[in-house]
Amino acid sequence: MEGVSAPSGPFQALPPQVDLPALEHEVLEQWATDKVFARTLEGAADRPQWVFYEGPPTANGRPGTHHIEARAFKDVFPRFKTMQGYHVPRRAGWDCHGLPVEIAVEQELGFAGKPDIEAYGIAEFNARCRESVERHVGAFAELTDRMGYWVDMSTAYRTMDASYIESVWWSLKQVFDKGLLVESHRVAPYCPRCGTGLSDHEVAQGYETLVDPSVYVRMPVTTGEWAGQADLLVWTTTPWTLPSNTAVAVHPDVTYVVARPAGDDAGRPLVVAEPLLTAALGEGAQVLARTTGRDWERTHYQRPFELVDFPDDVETHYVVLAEYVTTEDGTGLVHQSPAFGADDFAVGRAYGLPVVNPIDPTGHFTADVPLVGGHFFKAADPTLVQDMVDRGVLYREMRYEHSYPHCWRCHTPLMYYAQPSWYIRTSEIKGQLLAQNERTHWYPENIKEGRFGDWLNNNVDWALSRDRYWGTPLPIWRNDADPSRMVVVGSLAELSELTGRDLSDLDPHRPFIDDVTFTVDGEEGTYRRVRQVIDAWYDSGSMPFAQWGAPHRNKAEFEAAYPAQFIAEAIDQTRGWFYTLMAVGTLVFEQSSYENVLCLGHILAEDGRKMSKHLGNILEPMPLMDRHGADAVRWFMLAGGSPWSARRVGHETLSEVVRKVLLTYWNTASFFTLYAETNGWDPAATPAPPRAERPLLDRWALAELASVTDGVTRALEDFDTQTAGRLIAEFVDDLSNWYVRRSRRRFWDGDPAALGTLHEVLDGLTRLMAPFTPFVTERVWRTVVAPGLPDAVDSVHLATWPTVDAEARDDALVEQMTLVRRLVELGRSARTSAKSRTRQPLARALVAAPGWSQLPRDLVAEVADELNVAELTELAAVGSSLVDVSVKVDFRAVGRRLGKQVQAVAAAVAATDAAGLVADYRAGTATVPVDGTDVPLVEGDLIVTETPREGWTVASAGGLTVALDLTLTPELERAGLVREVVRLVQEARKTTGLAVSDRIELWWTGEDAAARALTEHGEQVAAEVLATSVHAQTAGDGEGLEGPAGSRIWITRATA
RNA sequence: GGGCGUGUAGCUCAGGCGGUUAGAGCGCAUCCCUGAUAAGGAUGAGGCCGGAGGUUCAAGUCCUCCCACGCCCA
Repeated sequence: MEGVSAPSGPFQALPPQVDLPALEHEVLEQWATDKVFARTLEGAADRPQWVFYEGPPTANGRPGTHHIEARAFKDVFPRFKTMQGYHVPRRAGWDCHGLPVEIAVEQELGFAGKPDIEAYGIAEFNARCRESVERHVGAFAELTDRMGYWVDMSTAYRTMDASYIESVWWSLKQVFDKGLLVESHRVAPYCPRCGTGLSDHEVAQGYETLVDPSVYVRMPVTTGEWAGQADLLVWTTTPWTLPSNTAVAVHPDVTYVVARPAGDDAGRPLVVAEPLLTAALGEGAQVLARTTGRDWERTHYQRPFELVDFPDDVETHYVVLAEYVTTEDGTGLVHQSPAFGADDFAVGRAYGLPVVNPIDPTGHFTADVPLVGGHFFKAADPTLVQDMVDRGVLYREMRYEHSYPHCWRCHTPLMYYAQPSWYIRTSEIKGQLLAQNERTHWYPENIKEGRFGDWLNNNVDWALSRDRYWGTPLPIWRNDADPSRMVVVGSLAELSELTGRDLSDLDPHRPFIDDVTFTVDGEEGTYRRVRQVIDAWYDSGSMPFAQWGAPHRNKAEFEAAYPAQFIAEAIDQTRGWFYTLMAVGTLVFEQSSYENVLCLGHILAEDGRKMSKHLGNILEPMPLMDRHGADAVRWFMLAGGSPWSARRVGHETLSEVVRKVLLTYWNTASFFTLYAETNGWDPAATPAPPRAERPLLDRWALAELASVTDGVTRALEDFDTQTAGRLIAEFVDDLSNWYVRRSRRRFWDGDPAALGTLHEVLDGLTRLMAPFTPFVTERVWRTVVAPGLPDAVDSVHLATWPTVDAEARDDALVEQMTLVRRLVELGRSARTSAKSRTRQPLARALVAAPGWSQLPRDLVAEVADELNVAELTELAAVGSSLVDVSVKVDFRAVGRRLGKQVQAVAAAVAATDAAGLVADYRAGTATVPVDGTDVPLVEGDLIVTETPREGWTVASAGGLTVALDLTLTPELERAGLVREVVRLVQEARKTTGLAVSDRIELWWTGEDAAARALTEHGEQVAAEVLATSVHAQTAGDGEGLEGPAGSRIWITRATA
């Protein structure tokens, strides 16, 4: 463009080519320099607050592409709400504690378990954990910044900070004071060799196939109707748990039978579930009685082994009811040993059964147990089985192959083992949780009653404590002389008071906190902290207050920002953060912490599987953004498919986003600036005329913008980025491929109506897109939108959300344009089927379409011009004798009105003469005979398709018809020739690198039709191609271009 | 084993309240248009809408069962 002198306006041309990732880095620098994010917050400080909580990512391991998903949603709505005029503070947070961090550090240090950690030193170990967290936080911060997620990381909360821990302590004290924090036993997977419990995650890694004995044991009934006359038949694959058998569970609603196996007339009959009768006792068993499980409750039996002492003061060894009992395998009677099974434990607790455990923490039976004392637990199986055989209590023994959890480190089979543990009795507040859930808006809705509702309905107490190191220490101090005396500490200040020394600067982590002890006047003994730390999920569930250090600090700020209007995470958080956030809020404040929650599906690799190192299908997030741009990745996450479905991400999909959405948008903006600059357009000096005076096409673009603005706003209010994105993408396409294409000439001419309209539309569109694609819209705002606005803010993210321009909205016009575009499609289709090039002008076309007669002349002209046809005539005007009519019913309309009669009406319509019926139909008097009565047809009941009889090329669809007259006159042929020459010259201009405004000289040679055409239309050609002079029948320099009909063309740039 | 979700063209995905020729984009083939475009348009090949029953005048859509995959829980 250099060297072209043009009138100067405020716009500078944007290049049509753009490197989006490079642009994004420039924009990032600009944001940093101009402190744009901070200004969006400062400027809104006095506005109504819209509260968003950032769920802290666990800072162990590097961030993956799936982290972009949740972070895109966490960004788009705050941006939207900010533009709408809310104050949306956004504070980042990091989840720092927990077993994953410990395991990562253990692996770094090559540790094999807790003894290694203890030997290394807890202080040193925790220091390594802290260091690991800080390292990983850096990687997350980098990702956050690069993707344009605006969240304040300078004030990020960290769950390992002392102020955070103090808030968590405070909340636990509230829970304790309500009597909901209690110590109890917990049955958990446990490795007897390593002496440590395993997390679920660890257990999942260690399943191995194992062959266990499968034994059916007789337990004689000792009370009730069948006392001494029947045996319970109990199945188990863990004989080693039988010495501690405490009860037998049956399902309350299953039918149980007392039956005698075929051919066994002497032995006592057996009790089994009816559905398992054949499986357990074989064919032909004789059924003596039949009753439901409920009726067996509290029937006592004789236990299989007398090796272990049970307390005398509680009843044991009777039948209990349990819903979890199935009739899939075994006998439908399940042996209960509360020390070794989570279900057993829960059932036992409901019945007040004791937890009897003859096995020590190393996995061996204690020495005082007869028969198997000192045996490793599984090694005791054969001895126990043989003993039962000898005593005749074993009904049957088989081998059973199944997958069983093993320690992933040492491959020892795990025990489910009761360990003392601290619980929050969330089951006590189940009703409150359900009520809070009822008030919560879930997106998608089905989570509320489905996955999450089920989880709440089956709520079990929260096992809060962990026998680990790197976590928030459980703030319970217990008197070593009287363990029933406990003090729960709510802050370091309280602890200082209790100990009488200033502990305000103490690191509240282990091991330092473990050394803090105190005494209470008048009491014996010393208060020492219990050794456990707490579940890291409780940390994150406390973030609404703990991020402020509340209530010790910032109490007012916390209260003003509780609860949140909005949170968003992936679906795996249903039982994670979504639950803990609601549970902690309800426990402490009797109110859930959030009102709206968006629950996202997972991001999968291109092959539809989870991304994993093992499969080698990982897409690293940073390289992905540097290849396609963060805007493209964000757009995909927000608008590429349903947010709550699992979605596949890949390079193809992303480059499609770039081409279809981002570059189309960019090019429209670039096109605008090209002609705004070339023509020196200045809206202040030459504003667009009032809307009513602008061409229909301009008014259409503005009407579409109004309608899209309305739709996008509504969709985002409903947290529906997919619909919003679809509306935007369609509008971008319409704008580029219809409005701009149809308006090109007016832009070349610098028409202020066209330039003004496009500027207005780009303004609105850029604001609508800003929350989705903050980078490219920022650049367009600064270089395309702002220069044309008086007093424009310097960032689109400081701009206001567009309101719907009610005056511009024109749904009738939108509808008419839709008709125009459909007719154009049909015309093109007809052209193609006749192999008639659009470049060849035709004399006329016929059109049949509902609403055609009301179409404004300007829009008719659009169709004619687009199809390159001189004249368009309504088909009806040709005369019905030349037209075929076909007709069918609109099932939707008729079906809704007449129900099942619709089929008969359709048949009757088909049987009636179409031409006559259509004439009556248009006069409003049409009826068809159905079952002897005449059924009237009203407007909208029929789809009428009219086609000319012959001599035309026709395309029709959906009641619309376009027919082309292909007759070519010499005049039309010459007009076609001229179009051909113009196109050739334009092509040549482009390929030789001429600027759009460069003038040229043109030479041509040709004979006959070509000569005549170029002579006749010389001026038109010159005007089209910006030729200052045309040298007819004169060869230029060189080869020139081969034109149509034997002509030849030469061009050179005109010297000014 | 249970709960929830998903299954539509080779690929990625749309398909308010059920309405009779199931759509779009990518990719492929042929052609067209083009002085913003990495674009646009037309035609074609490519679909038992996971399978089987059922409800209905009418089912991709509603119901039941089954299959596959995913997530969560056992």
